[in-house]
Amino acid sequence: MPVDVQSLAKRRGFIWQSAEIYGAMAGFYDYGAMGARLKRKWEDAWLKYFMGLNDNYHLIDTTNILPYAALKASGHVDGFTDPLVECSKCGHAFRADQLIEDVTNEPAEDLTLTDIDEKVKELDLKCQRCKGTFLEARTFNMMFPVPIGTTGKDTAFLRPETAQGAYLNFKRHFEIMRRKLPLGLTIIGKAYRNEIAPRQGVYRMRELIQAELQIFMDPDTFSESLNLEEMKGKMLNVQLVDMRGEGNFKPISCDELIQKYKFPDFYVYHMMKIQEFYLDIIKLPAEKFRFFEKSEKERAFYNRVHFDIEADLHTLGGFKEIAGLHYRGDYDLTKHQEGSGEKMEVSIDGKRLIPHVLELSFGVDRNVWTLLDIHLTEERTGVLKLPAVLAPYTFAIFPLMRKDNLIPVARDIHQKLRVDYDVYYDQSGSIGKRYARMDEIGTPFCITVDYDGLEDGTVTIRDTDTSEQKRVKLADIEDIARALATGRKTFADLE
RNA sequence: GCAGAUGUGAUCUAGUUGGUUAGGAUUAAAGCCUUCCAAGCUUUCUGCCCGGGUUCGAAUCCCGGCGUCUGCACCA
Repeated sequence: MPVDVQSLAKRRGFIWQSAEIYGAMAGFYDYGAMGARLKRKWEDAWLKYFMGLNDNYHLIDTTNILPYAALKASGHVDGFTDPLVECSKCGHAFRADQLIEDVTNEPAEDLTLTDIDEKVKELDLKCQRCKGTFLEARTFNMMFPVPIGTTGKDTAFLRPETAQGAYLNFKRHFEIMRRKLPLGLTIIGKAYRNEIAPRQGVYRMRELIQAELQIFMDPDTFSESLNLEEMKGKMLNVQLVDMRGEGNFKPISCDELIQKYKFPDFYVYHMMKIQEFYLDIIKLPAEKFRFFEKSEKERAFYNRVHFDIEADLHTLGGFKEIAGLHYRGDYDLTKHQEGSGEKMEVSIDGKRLIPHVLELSFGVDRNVWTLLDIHLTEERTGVLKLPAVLAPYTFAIFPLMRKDNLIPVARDIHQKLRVDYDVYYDQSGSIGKRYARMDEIGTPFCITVDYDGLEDGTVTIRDTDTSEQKRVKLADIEDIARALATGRKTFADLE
């Protein structure tokens, strides 16, 4: 029986559509009891790893609503839009640039609204449905507008990316953190995009969670703060633009990417760190992970170097973007300097500069989905083989049977471990059924109190990945739990 | 957003030339049994996406909405 990720995600409490009792809205999702735990664990692992790269990287939290002026300056008010023309008769709206391109066969992407109105007249364009005439062109912005106050005159938007919060706060944090570069600002939070056609589950959402690290740095000296030696001999799974169509990726050494392909060494260093995160912490199989270079056309114009980080997901039919590494130059701070009139220039050792930004941007929902997609196997009745640090529950405690002499011992272990760890207690149904439940939600270790153990003071620990069991001393259980939960020991290390 | 397909308990599904109390499997809960991998037995809970229409009668036909899937378009 094949294991369906989607229905397991619902049935076992991971993730499903928001407001489903009212028929749901496309592009909005809720996390349930297991999903919220899994998401939190992913975020914790992500924070621990990437904040650990430098002492001067800090977690901040900024508003979901941003003023018009900030998003005007960032380019989102103008750039995050599509021009539309609406039929005066049937009210149907069309993409104006496409209507024009269809007739002229010339790119119409950069036309202003006035240009479009002229072109529509000139080419005598009519509604494709009812042949009605078009009203004046207007823009459809992908940002959700938010009216503020009683008059709603102060317009604002839900943020389309968390990154802006870091840029807006850069200057103050530079001061607070004693004027040092690199300075990293991390935000984990919601972003909102009014997608025209959200589809493919959590892959394209209207309300999404981002985990982003914005590193403000001097490109001339940034590398000095990094241990570039770590890149020695390291290979990265890379698909360069000119390698398209030649398989999924090619392992290329960090050295070659820097020397031959001329990517900045600090950029390649962070590629290496990201790969390490996915392979070592998230435990993605190497063949399901790659960096996918975006061509000049595909990437935003302000990105000087842009690779997507992709995972091979069978539920979505192949390699899909789950994160991005963007070298944005000084575009963002320069824009906010122009927009706000606040100086973004800083002075370090007599050198004045507007810091450049290296952005590490992760889609949290996509990453949580990736965990389910990659780690859910069809073994037995479906086993979610999560690393211990990511599992919603780390331990489950069972009495072998619902019997008076077994229950108090199991309860006692539960009480002890739940203080420090996420522990699931279960005594209903057969032992096999209880193991199967834990298999499905990815609890890596099940501790069972049995009759033999009552006599010699032991319990069994079962490894979910293999369903193998080992017998350990009850007196050692807290030490063993600590080692397993932190990942300092694996099941194989147990005697 | 366009076109086509589609929507039945928590999950998966049977049932639609309109006709009795919409059937099954799994899950879940309670109990019995059980000395380790969804065993068995008994009992129990939950359903025709929403709103109109046609009809003596609608899960079934029609219209609209919402959701989902596929293709196209979109993805700063």
